[in-house]
Amino acid sequence: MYSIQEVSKKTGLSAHTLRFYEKEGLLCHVERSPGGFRQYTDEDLEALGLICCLKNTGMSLQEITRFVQLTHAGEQTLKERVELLREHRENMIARIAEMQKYLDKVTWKVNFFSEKLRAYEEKQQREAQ
Amino acid sequence: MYSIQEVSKKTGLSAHTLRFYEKEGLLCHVERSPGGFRQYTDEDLEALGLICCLKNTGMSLQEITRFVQLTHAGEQTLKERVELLREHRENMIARIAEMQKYLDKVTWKVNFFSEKLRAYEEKQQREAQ
DNA sequence: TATTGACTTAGAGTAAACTTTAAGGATTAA
DNA sequence: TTAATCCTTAAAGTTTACTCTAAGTCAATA
Repeated sequence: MYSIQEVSKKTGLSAHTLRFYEKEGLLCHVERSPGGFRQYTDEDLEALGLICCLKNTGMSLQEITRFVQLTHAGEQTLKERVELLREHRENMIARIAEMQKYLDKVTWKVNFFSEKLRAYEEKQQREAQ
Repeated sequence: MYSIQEVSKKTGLSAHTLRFYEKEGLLCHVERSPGGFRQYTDEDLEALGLICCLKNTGMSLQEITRFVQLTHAGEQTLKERVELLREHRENMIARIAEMQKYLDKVTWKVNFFSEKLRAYEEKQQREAQ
């Protein structure tokens, strides 16, 4: 059992954000202590892990909420969930490919400017003599 | 020479956004026709290509503006520009690695749910008989 | 017991990057 | 010439995902 602060540290999400996620239906059924404090389980942490994974790869909170709700709706939503994840996976692959393409461009630029810089510094050297 | 609409089509940025970028100092010195219409050159398109590359890999417009301003300031900013690009390149590499890690996780999830779905559908089949 | 830390609701504020609107006038291509 | 495109300024609106505040109460830890 983890307090909201512990979970905040583990996930990197603020306590505010954790409560916000719960209110929005991203994370459901968080247990409470007799006094009403949230007590997160390892399962909750796992769920949060998936939420962060989807979020950090470009899925909107709205879509994540949809996915979570489907999960709670039971087996008959398995097909839709698989489709949803598959599609997201395709997007991720496309995104990685795009990033790779951009990386090549930036690498080229870095080399280009580095060479220019080298030439410039050499010129400075000569002029200083 | 391209009109704002042509550039909009080529870059995928709206005419509004192109004017907005110009106002913000992201793209400077766009030529004008005698009547005052913007006339983009191939160089402008190239500059826009770099802007989109940086933007789509997570650089903020503010940082991009800074880079563009440095470029206009001449050779003595070469070092800073190289540093800026190098750092961005490191971020990109880290981001791609992170995405790859998340992709593994999502792939695992897809397979896991696919298997569950297969089992579920088999069960449905049996029950239908 | 004293001091943190947690709880609630409800709403306001923030940041980025656009996007839209409005109003009126000028230019360009067919 | 006429329809389509472009220009300007200035400001308001949009979206997402938080982030913060307030006010008052309650719980947990040393």
